[in-house]
Amino acid sequence: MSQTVDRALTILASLGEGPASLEQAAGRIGVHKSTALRLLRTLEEHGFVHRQSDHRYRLGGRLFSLAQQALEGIDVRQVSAPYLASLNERYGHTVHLAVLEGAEVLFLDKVDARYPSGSDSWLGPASRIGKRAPAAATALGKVLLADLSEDQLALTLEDQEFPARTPRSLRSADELRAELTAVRRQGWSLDQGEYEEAVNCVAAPIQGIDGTAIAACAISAPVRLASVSELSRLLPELLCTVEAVSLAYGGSPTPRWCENRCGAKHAVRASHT
Amino acid sequence: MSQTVDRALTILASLGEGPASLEQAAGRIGVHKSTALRLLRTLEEHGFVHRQSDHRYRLGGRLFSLAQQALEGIDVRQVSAPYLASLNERYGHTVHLAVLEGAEVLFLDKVDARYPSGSDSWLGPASRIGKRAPAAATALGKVLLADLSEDQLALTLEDQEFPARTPRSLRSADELRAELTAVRRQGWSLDQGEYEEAVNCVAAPIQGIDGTAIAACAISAPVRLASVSELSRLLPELLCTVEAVSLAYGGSPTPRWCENRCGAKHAVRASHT
DNA sequence: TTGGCCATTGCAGCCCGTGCAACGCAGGGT
DNA sequence: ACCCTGCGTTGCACGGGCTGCAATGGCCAA
Repeated sequence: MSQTVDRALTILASLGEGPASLEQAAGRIGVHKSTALRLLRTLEEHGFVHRQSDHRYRLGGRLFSLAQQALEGIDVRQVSAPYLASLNERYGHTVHLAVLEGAEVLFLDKVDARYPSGSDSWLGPASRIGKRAPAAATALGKVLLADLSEDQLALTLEDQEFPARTPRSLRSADELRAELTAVRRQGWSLDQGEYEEAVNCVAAPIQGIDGTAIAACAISAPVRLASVSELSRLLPELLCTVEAVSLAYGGSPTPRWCENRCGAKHAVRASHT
Repeated sequence: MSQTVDRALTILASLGEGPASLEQAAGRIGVHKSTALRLLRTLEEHGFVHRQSDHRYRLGGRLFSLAQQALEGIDVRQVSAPYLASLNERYGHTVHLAVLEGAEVLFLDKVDARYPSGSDSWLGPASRIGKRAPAAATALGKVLLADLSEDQLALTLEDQEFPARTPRSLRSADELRAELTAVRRQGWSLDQGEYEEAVNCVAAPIQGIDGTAIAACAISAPVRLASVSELSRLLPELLCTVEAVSLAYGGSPTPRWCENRCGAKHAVRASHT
């Protein structure tokens, strides 16, 4: 929309791939050196890029502080942190917290698996805090999409691709809609190697004051360590956790009374719409 | 330098303080609504801001991923991580890794104290990853400033204030220079409640291939738990650590190097000095 | 239905961003 | 010592695109 800002942001993104000299930076986005210079200077004034002693530009500290500030501002993250840690503590699997952003999920928090991280148990690079992933391909995404109205969903899925990341990936909006219907009914979602072939996930929504899903929580594990049915066995715990977070977030600051009721909690949940 | 980009970045920074409607955002930076709209749209296209369902803007996921990407790209962070963890393991105090950026230190990594975090042992909010702090007021900063040439130092300190954060803060460039002389002689620096009144630190430089300080490592502890002399007792350990990191960092750039020489040729690790 | 509020759009004016070309400077080759 | 190449930086004239006003549209509440 705004050419100048567009270029500045492009140059900023390009620096994410590594430091660059003025000429390189200009080349990467296809503008004249002097143009790139002025953009970089402006970015530098604001601390978004930093000029190192060899005159090359790299991303600056302002980026870190802004990102950090933003993360701190997301209170669902604060609230849920201890619950995620507790889930991780009990079963050792990786736990994720994510929100929906357009047609992608954005990972807000992560507690790494507690088993020794051999190459087989590594969940891939796709789950670092701040990373994003196509919503339709993940348990987290599906549970968040399931909460959208039909209108919102249509808008969100507009122009979306359904690439075959793995053989089990959903390949069309229709497949996704069918899946979402099931997710709505049961209140949680499953990912059987649809995103990373060797990784299974279960996810459930965290609900805000008005009952809409504001975030989602997932347990992920390599198929080698937990089959889908084994993972499903953790469902009651997961549902308890998201319920506790939802309550804690929704107003009542009551900390983990979850454990009292967890035993009684089963997979049956009222469909929320 | 560039008005449009300047405004866009200002608006971005202002969103760091919390979500805002179009009108609020425009008001914060003093431009017309339509102008703010176009800037925000451009930022949104790039994912730096995100529009939530109530039409308000908040910082977007791109910010997180860029920041994360940049953090991963800083290899001194990777290299030193295990050493920092080990230091923390042995004495329980908070350990920091930081670099110099202008007249500020930028915290790259942090291992939190292992003692129960009562209000007395909390180091304050000033040390999160990505946060910055005035270099002259911290042990980390002093040890990094001490490595600059007189010219660089003069340039860096230009227009710098020396606010009295605490009664022991350095109040002028002259005081700082005197301190730096001592730091240079001894090879490490001390912060006796100059930044946070109740916190002491010791810091030492991590040196790159050419012997210049590329980062610094510090041990911090509340005065209640460790007096300056107690902290000084950890100096040998700290110096050992930074030496080990320096060697690990400077000696062999990447461990993969020997396994795959052809590929490594392309991995640009030019000595730009 | 009306009115108010806010996001959004169209548009004319002119500011300011753009790219060219020239300059300064450092490094390396002869 | 010289030149020469490569890169960052500066000055400048042109016109593209940014700006702010005003009008429109959509939503909510009274």
